[in-house]
Amino acid sequence: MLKKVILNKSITMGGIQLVSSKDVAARAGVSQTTVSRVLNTPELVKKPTVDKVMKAIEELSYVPNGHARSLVQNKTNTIALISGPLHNPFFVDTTSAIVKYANELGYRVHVQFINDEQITEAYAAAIENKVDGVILSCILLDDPIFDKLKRMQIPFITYNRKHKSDEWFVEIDNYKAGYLAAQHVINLGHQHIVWIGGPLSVSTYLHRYKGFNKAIEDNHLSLADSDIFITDTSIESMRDVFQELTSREHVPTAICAGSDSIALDAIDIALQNGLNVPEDVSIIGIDNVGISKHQFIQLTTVGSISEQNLGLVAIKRLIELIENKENSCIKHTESVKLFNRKTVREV
Amino acid sequence: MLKKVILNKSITMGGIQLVSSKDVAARAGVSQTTVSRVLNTPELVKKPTVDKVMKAIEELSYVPNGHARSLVQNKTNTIALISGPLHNPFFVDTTSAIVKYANELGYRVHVQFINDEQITEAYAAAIENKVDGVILSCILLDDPIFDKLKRMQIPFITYNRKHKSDEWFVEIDNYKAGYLAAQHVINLGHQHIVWIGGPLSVSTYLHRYKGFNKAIEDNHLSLADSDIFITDTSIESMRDVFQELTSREHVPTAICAGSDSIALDAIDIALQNGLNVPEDVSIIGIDNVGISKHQFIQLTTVGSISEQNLGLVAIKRLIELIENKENSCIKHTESVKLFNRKTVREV
DNA sequence: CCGCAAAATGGTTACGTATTCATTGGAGGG
DNA sequence: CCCTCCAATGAATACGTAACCATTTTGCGG
Repeated sequence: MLKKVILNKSITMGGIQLVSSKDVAARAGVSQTTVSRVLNTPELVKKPTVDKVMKAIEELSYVPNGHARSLVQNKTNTIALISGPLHNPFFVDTTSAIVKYANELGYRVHVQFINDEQITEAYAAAIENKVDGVILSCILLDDPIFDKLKRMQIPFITYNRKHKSDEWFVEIDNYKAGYLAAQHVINLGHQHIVWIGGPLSVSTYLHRYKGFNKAIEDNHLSLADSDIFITDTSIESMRDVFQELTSREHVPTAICAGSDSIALDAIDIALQNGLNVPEDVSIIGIDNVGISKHQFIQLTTVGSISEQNLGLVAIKRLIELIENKENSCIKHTESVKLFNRKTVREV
Repeated sequence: MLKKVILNKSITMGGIQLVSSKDVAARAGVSQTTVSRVLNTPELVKKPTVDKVMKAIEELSYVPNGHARSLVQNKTNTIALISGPLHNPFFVDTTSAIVKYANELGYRVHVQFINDEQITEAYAAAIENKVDGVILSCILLDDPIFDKLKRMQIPFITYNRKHKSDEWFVEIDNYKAGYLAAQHVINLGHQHIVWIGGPLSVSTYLHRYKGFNKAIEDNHLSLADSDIFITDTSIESMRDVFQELTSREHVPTAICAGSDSIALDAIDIALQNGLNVPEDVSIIGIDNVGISKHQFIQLTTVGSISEQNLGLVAIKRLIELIENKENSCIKHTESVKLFNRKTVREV
């Protein structure tokens, strides 16, 4: 039987300083258990002992190892955020709010910015580290990930989009948003209106489009198939759309965009093509993202009445779930209204 | 001596399914060691065994526990990103690039968006989880954090800003940027120029301001103390600045902003105050953030010649450090040039 | 001054993985 | 047919922490 050799870990090994609670314990002349107590339940430790330990911690510049803690507690204080790309200003607003709020409550957030195709890998990467919860936007109506998440028993919530099962989501009233957007441009006299939206496999775009369509119907306007553009929301597709539009004899007078991001891209390309907004073409978005208020932009749009950030709403609910302050299924839909600014005008 | 009781962990405990490599091993009829080998060095395992194990993994929907792995390997595949707030478009660009690149190389990124005051807590939260590296922007010229990071032996890099020690940074040539910005407005005939920048305890603002000052001197222009605004970069301060400016008898004809973010805020407030840009006042920024190109904005600014994203440059270098492909101290300064757009005009 | 409860502290183990070392089995050469 | 060597697998351990249970110390009433 070999004799066990005890290494003094406070000695630099391989250039990397490893200090564990055992080292602190040795230095302070107490047990590792006591060190742990000093950090977690100091009220159970006599003051002189606390001081000794704190001194040792200071001297060794000890930092507890979160991984070890996560392992034993099966609690990571980490949330995975799977967001859409930041070139979409909607996700700028939500990411900012989510990370800030979670951090304030002591959660680390590890983020991924993905496109729809990458969701499976993203999800795999996310749960490998046994996070306490997952907050995600990029989910399709008919996404197998949803059931996997449910089976995993990890608290999760989708924001902005939802799954066809109609569970665990935070959204705005997308149908009404689409309706209001269309109704607004119709009220201002537009007759030839174009829809530019994202894939209908996404709840957000689908319901907004349906609402848009209903408003067109209710007002007895006609809508040609060629006036519906279902794009992948990339800036290149937007360029293609405008190439198509500007080559027509009658350019439409108004564009309803499926989101503010699409609207902003459309404006950018319109201006590049020499079309002024709103003089030559009116453009309305949906989401009321932060930057839409900028004086340079003044985007007319539809958004949540409360002007609450959807990401913030979602992260609050998620953390309630994690901390068991809430356990019923979350189904949150914000009412919407028009934000009348400068990118739509009367004809 | 008590007999050890073996729990079958594949049974649901407390509503949460815990599956470990031991469970997989039991199910496949092999040892835990073999399961580990199948996942990490499958070439050392006979094919039939690999198949058995993979089948068990599938059936139990086993996911390896990253925390346990990190603990034993002392490698986390995680990077901490301490960024400035996302309402600053510069950090939108960098965060996006950093997270995307790191994810592609298999690193998780946990992010924090902070203001300068919060750096100490942010740093503590970051290293508690023994990350492989830290990438941070919000560092002051004279920040004690810097030495702590060095002592910690964790690879790290600062982007945008640097520490007074002139080590481990990625930046643009801020001095020249300030100079070019000033020179440009001077070339267009402006005589009364105002500087609006952030705190001089930040390398970026300090050097940009110095460059600006030098250009003023070189052109024999005068500069009153009241024409220098050193703000905390908040939108409220910007409002105060404009309150001051518009109350003057002679409103300056040009504003050199310490960053694009400041410039964009300035434009916003200027327009709110009924000042048109550039008709009533010219405004130039520094950074050349992505959104500055937007047709609605067309911000005149100074930025990196290569137009490479600073965050991307930084994360690439950081990962080289982590993977030992690089070990000399990183000191990266990008050359700059003027991006002449629409927010500055001749007088 | 004793005894006993409560406070304070310590010893041991589990968490889930990768690694190190030990063991088994089979192929191939003499 | 035996010995050697290598491929394949397994057993035991370490990583750093919190939790559980055990032990020691303190305080206090009688």
